[in-house]
Amino acid sequence: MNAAETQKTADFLKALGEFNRLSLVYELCRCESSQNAMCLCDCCSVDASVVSRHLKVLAERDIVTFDKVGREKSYRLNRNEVATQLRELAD
Amino acid sequence: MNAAETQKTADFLKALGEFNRLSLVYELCRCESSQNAMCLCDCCSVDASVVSRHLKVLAERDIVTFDKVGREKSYRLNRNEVATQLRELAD
DNA sequence: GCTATATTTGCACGATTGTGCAAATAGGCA
DNA sequence: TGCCTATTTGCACAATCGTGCAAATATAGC
Repeated sequence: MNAAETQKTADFLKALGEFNRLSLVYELCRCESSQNAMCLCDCCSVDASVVSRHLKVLAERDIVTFDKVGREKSYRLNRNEVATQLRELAD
Repeated sequence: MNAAETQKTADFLKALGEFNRLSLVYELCRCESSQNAMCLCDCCSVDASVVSRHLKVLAERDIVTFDKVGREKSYRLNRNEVATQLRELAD
């Protein structure tokens, strides 16, 4: 395992390793359909701007993806990617 | 998933989500036998006190365990615990 | 006892992070 | 066009974090 890969894995785990971000992931996991940011706002009681930033971090690590529908963004959990990464770690 | 569990999981992931700590975990994963802290010091080029603190964090999350042998501590990866936790997450 | 080595702890520092608020941007709709 | 709402961004701040160094602690071996 080289340094770059280790760093990438650490970044992935760090993205999941924060309370509000993990709450967002669980919330997206629970919902079958994708959710926009305002809706996700309710699950963790923080400002909309905070949710926006957390979702950005999760999207950068491919943990969530989104479609733009009009002025909203509709987020969904990248189940396969996340499950695969976690299972690989559990070698 | 309640808040306390979510926090606990986040703490577990955060413990793994730092470059030097993850490097220590990989190093312990590679070695069959357990290793003392000075030996583990070599794998990430930081001060011994830093390694000591990182190992403490990993031990608090049950990611590693150790036996005291004389004045040394012999660390080993808690493979089952870590693998189980990661697989559960990958629900 | 004394010395050498392994580990922890206290302190300080800079860097990063999570957060709220207000302003800016973007795009739907009348 | 103008208004309304979703999202992002800039700014500031407090809190946390990773780090190195030096001192303290613990323990093996003489």
